[in-house]
Amino acid sequence: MELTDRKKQILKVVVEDYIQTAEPVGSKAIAAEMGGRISSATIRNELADLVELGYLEQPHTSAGRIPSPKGYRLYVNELMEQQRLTLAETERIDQALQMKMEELDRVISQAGRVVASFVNYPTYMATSGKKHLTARRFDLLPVDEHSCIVVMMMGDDRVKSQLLRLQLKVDTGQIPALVDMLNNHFTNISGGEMSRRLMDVADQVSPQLFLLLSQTVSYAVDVLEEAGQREVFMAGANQLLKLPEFRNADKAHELMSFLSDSKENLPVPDDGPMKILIGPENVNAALRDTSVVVASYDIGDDMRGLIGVVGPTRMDYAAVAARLTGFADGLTRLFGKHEKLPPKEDPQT
Amino acid sequence: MELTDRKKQILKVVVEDYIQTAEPVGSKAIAAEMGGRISSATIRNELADLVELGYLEQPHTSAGRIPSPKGYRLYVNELMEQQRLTLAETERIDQALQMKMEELDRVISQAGRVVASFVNYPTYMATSGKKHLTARRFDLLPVDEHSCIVVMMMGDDRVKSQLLRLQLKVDTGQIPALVDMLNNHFTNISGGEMSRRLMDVADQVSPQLFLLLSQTVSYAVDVLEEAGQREVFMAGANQLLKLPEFRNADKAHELMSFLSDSKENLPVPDDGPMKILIGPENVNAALRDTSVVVASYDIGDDMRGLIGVVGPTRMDYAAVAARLTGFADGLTRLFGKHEKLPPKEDPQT
DNA sequence: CTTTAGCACTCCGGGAAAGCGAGTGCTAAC
DNA sequence: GTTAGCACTCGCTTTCCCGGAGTGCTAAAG
Repeated sequence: MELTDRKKQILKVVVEDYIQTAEPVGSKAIAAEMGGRISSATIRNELADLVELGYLEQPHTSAGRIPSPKGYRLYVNELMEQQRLTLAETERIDQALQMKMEELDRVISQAGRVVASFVNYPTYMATSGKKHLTARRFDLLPVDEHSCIVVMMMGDDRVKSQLLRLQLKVDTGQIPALVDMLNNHFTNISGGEMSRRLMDVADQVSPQLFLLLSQTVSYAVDVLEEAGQREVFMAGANQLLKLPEFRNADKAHELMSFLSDSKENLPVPDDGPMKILIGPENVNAALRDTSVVVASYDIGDDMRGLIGVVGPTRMDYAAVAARLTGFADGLTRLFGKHEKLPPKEDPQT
Repeated sequence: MELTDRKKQILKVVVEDYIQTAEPVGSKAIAAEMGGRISSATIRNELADLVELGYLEQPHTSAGRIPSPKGYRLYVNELMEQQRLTLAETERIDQALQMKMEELDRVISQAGRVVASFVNYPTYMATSGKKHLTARRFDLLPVDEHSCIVVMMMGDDRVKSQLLRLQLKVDTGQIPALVDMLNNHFTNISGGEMSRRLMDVADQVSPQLFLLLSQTVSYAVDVLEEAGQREVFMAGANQLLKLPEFRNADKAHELMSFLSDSKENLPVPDDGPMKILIGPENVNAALRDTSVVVASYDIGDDMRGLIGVVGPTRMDYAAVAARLTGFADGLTRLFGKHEKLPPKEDPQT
């Protein structure tokens, strides 16, 4: 059965009022909010229906109403007005994203902190995709007879490098051959495969070179493994303590511990750019009475990034959704730019 | 005036009892703790003296005593027994530090998380030293006509690299000359100086090369700036909520916000390997009724790392100090090893 | 001079009781 | 279908009371 327009209108008022005040909303307040055109008694009749239908709840007999998860769901799906960011806010977001940073991780964690400060809820960030990262190109740059720089370009165009200390002197003249071998036999394969091939070529080169080769390969394996790992960043968890629903230290502690520990079981938007999970819609027990708004954005190169905001079920969905979309778009743009152009053009300080 | 041995003994019992229970300790409990050899009445007389002298405080007339900051100070300086870690714990620490990680930042933040889980207090980690980082060597590796890898070795032997997308095609043959110029004119100078020199050489090279040069230099400037920045990591802030003194959400929020925001004003051990700051000894207002135990360790290459633990004034100084020292030593060893040897030797998976 | 037992007193913390007030559901009239 | 009126419910805050832990003081004993 469809709700009448007026019922929806009332539901909307209840949700929005409750989002702001965190207190049960009474019939009188609703009547006032709606312009005083209908009396509180009428509202009460409607409220009773809405409770009956499961969209609202009553903490106790003589209290106002609060939205149920079902009520929030209807609100989010139909009633919520898409909030537009003010120009000033859009600018602040763009400005916040004007980071000149090299490392993907840094950019992401920094962005997470900014988002958290914008929405005033705990925010997590992660990346997804990128199952099989491989090396695409190797170089070795001799430094002196005891050390050598290894440079590796990965499948996603990122370049990693490190100084290797050599246990044995290596004849510089042989380096190019070694680089050839690396590029011919150790590119575009998985880390495990690399280790295996290393064994195969063991007897084809001199011991000194083999040592250098194996150092290089194990560096590559480590880097690929580390780069493939998905890392999760958390920011703004302390925001929770400002909320009335988390003034109870135990509740706050429980959720915060979950948030700072869990690397895996945070919600991801399985499809579409944004997903809203309300209370019990969360599979994860620790999130059962919180809501999560999570958006994804394009990092380029088959990878997607993830921004999620965790809050009480009465969180300001419209505001959070708008800001999250703003950031997601901004980040997509940021990474798109990186993709096409060099990171910076301006040579002056 | 020196305290009698018995007074010190009593003070010690009060501190250690209070550290455990967070409740004012009464004369009777002290008498029992001390073996029942002296009566509670005697203890009461002594307690009155200790209050008089400022080592203890009385929350209200008819309550037990709690240590004052001065009392904790005496305890830490003279009374506290140096706690030895059990073999099992030492092993757990060593095991936790068996990380094969490339990035210094990662190692540090990971270590911070481990420390936090060991001591059950919020823990911060940072690095100090390293004021003027410079580039020591450049390389450019052509990839194709639109891109090129820049490799830079810094003063501390770290190597950074990135793929540059070129706006203009560059003649590969001219790259070596460019690398020479970089190595001759842009090494061992500050980032600001680099930008200035870039202007000087503007008319000595072709526009294409200059563009590449300026991209390289601005990459270098960014990296040096980012690398020189001291970054602070926080872990385990949620541990606070378990403590009775932070069950009040406002207090907890205040401290947690301070901890997660402040990058600069966290205590550092100005000399020696470890420093303990008790309550009001903290210059920073936000830390006035907390204590901080901070240790430093050697990263090598003029840099020092920092582990700090923040807790209530009644924190378990002996336990924290022992574990912190254990970790600091472990980290010094870890970095010492990295310094001398290649990061890994074992080529098998 | 120090230690100890005894005792009246203080004050915190918890629990019960009371009053307040916001809000409801119901009835009857419009 | 809507509204005014009204009795009623129930959580929250305040007040009050009481138990108990712990003190300070006094006076006696070592």
